[in-house]
Amino acid sequence: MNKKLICLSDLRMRILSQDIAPGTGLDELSLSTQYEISRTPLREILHRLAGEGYVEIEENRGARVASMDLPVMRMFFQTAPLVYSTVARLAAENRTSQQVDTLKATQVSFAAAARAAETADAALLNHQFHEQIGQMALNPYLFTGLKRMLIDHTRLSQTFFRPQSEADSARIAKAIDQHDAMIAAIEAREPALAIDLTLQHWDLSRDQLEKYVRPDPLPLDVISMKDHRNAI
Amino acid sequence: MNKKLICLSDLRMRILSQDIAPGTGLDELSLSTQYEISRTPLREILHRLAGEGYVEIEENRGARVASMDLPVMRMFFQTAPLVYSTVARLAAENRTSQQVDTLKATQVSFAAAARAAETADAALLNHQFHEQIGQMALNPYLFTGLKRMLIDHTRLSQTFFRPQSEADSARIAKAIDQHDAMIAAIEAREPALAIDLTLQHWDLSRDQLEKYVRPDPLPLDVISMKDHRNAI
DNA sequence: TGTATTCTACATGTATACAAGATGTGTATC
DNA sequence: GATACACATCTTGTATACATGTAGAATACA
Repeated sequence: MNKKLICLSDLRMRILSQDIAPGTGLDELSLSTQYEISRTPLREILHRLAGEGYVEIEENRGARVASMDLPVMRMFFQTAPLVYSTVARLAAENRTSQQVDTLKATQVSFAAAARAAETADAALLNHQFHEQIGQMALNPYLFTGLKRMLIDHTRLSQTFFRPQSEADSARIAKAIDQHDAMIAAIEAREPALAIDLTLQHWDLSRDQLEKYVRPDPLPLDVISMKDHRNAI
Repeated sequence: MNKKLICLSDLRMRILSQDIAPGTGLDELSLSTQYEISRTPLREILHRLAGEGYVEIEENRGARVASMDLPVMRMFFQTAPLVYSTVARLAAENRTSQQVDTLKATQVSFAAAARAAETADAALLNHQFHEQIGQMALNPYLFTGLKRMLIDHTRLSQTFFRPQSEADSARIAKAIDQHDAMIAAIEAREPALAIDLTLQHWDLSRDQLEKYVRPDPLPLDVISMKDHRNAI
């Protein structure tokens, strides 16, 4: 694999995993030295990432990682069920058996990473899973929207695959099962079922996402926290 | 305006108006000399157009104008009502008064061009009209899909604005009226009405589009045609 | 001390020379 | 005569030098 493609996919990955935070400026010179390519191909990569919605480019002022502001987040939660379920429906209608095999392989990797609490890998493989369903839909108009949606979804879902309680682990196990059910529905060419399962899957992650956007407030009673943590 | 932006918007226009046909290869050298810029910025333009869905780039094999193959056309007709109406609904909910003013201005230009049968201008201004509604929706996920949809829609609709009969002229007049009604619904913040009008607007153009995709068969009776045309 | 203006340094934008890959043609061999 | 391989040519990809524009710092003036 050549350096240019490595750079492209690595930047995608770092943005999705929030290793590079939304709004971060991307310096052409340092990135080009970092990936050992010259500025010309790097700039083309940045333009491509801009086209895909990963970064935003401003004339004479460089590239920034796409921000996630409040109005957009509102639209994200409002639009996700529609896009996801419509894509799932089309995937069930149009999938090829080869695509189903690919999806199953991704699911195996995803389940392993998710169960092992390999947070970044799990989130990325989850991303890949849903993107592959998007490819099955064979609908370029919805697919581009879906891909943009998945960028934000994956960035928001970093906490989802980092279990910190029994309940979290249970949610992850449930998500894995839902993926399996979705594969079955798509393979069986059952659009209605695929839609239904997708909406359930969305409901599961939505609560967790909203928690990330609006986390629990810090405890007002600082003394009690001190008691618990430092055991004075 | 600098040469780079001229090149970018001119290529967009030429692709939309089918001045450059789908599938046409785009030679970097000839384009760069044509627009009096060097290959470096031209390549960035091509990458950008690829991101927007106007062209497709293949590694080491250059850029081609995005093709319009049959499976995609199927999806176009299947998806258009959903995307257009959802966007219209969100536009009615989220529009600012400034955006309404811009839309009205575009509509004035569009109506003039359409009535004067300035085909290319009318199609392009129609494109702009619907893209502006997309901007009002404030939904990046649907907006990218809409923009891709409009690329194909505008390319298909070249015949729509080239009236060849009284019926054609009547359709154009009706389309202009529908635009006005849509503006009113959006301005009045009436999402349900905006959806309804948008679906009517779609129905109007759909028949014409299908005619372009599947034109009337050539007359089997060559003799009769000869009689009528050459008046022997 | 605060503000405005200019200058400097750095980042982005462009052109050109060079490298590498792809395609088509010609020749040689079976 | 056909097929395969090699070579030539053309197109795309990359590196680098140079130009242009932006932002920040320093200085001068109020």
